[in-house]
Amino acid sequence: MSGRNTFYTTTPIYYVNDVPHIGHAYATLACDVMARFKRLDGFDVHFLTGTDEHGQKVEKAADAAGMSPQAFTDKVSQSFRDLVGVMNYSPDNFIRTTEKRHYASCQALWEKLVASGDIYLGKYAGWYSVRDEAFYAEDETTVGPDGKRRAGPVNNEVEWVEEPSYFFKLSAWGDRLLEFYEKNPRFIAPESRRNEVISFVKGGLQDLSVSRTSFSWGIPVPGDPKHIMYVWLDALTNYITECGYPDESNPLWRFWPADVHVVGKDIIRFHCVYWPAFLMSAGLVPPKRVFASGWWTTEGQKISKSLGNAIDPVAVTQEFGVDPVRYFLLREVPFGNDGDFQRRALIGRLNADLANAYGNLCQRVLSIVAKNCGSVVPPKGTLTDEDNALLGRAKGLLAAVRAEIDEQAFHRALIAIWEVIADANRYVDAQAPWALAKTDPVRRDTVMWVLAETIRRVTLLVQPFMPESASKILEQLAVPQEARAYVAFDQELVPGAALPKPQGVFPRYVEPAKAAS
RNA sequence: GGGCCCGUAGUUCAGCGGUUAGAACGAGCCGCUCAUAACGGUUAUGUCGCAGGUUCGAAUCCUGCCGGGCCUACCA
Repeated sequence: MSGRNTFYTTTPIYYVNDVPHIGHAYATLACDVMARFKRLDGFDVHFLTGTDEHGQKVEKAADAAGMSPQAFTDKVSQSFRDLVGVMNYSPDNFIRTTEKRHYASCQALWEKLVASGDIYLGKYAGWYSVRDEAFYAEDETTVGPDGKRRAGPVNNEVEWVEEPSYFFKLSAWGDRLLEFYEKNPRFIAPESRRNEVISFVKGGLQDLSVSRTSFSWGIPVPGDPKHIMYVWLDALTNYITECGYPDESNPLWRFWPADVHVVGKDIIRFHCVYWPAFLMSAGLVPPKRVFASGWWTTEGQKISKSLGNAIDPVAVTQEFGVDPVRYFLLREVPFGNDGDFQRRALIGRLNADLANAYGNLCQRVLSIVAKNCGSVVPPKGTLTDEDNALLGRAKGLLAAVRAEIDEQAFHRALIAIWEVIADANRYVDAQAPWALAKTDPVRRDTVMWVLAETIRRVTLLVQPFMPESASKILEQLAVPQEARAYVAFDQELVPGAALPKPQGVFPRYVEPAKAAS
């Protein structure tokens, strides 16, 4: 294989009972930025996203739609696949849990768990609400004056249900999990999630029911096909299915263990408790890190179906452009926190950070070069302390951004880049190249070279966040495709290279005039 | 009930024991004119949720209270 370092990142696989909204877009975006950064940084990268297509809910939704489950999931899965294009993601593959190879992988994993003695046949019993399709613990139920037992958000009637089920001996894994967390402090991020998971495990683990007989849309248990595997066992396994499991000679197996699973904060437990337990039981290494992203609200309100206030990625990107939306999502909120999607804040970021600070910097520099330096990279003369100060900060950016990306601190990476952009704008004013044009054109050329070179470095680092816009700017600097990876970070602009006519990349957003009514 | 986060300028946040509490955006004023009415400089605003305590010294540590959010397992 390649001798390069590998980097494997995954999104949650999205459950096909929902249409994609900004929350889905967000988790995948984080992975996309990491994947793009690591590719540019010379890593052998694999970036996986996909859909989770089994389970009772899907079976019922398909039935209600008068479709076969397969036809139904084909349809809904496509809307998530379309999001890849809408948001300009760069996954290496889009996995579906209905793929044949995934059945084989899950069944192989199951057999490993059996061989380890961690699976046994028992009986799953509990108070079940048909309306909610959920089991409730005894203390979650109440008996009303009519003698009927009820539970759940709308207090639906529950009945005692018993069904045979296979169990995973999770109860035996508590100490080993705690030891694993202890030895791998980076395994769960952010910190508060780590605390939650540890306290959950310390509270004692019960065995986990890992098969159902109440529906059939799923992966049959080997040797007992009446039983369908618990959807989470099925879903989590996608991450190793992709690497070829159980065939460890598959070339993609080099990517396991994954470097970062990005997940929503609601599914942290499945990824941080069940998943490492399954893997260790099967003799596999758990992933290196699970990062829980927060939730987005809309203009201060929770996203809810009844309010219909979910942000549609297609609509926002059409209105504001893909790159500004990508920038906003990662800059506005520290990754791991909850965020509020405010239209006003998005416009503020677009205008202040992109159009004014960065876009205008490129424009003012490139138009001087075009008008006064003959549309070529200007000659680099003797550098002053001011020149070296600015260039030095631009050079330092790669290491700084790399460190932030490795912590999934995307907002801090962007802050670091934008500090250099602000420095560059200050430098333009301090050097006043328009005045130098009359007094010292040689010095003016050097100033313009320093600026162009600074924009080159900044833009190389902007690439993972805003690929399309960065590419346009690099074209205007005549940086060839092969000089855009970080191995070429120190490959300075060569004076004399011809430059195309500059063009604005981030137009200001002006609220359209209200139509007369 | 138990546990974990959080509450700092209009807004988003940084600071997490030590000089007059910071940044960005937004607002005012000044400058510049290369540029996307962009850029730079500058000013202003805060009982650092409340009340106690520890300390020579607390936004920063401890306790209590108030307010917000999350976790507390088998729908995913």
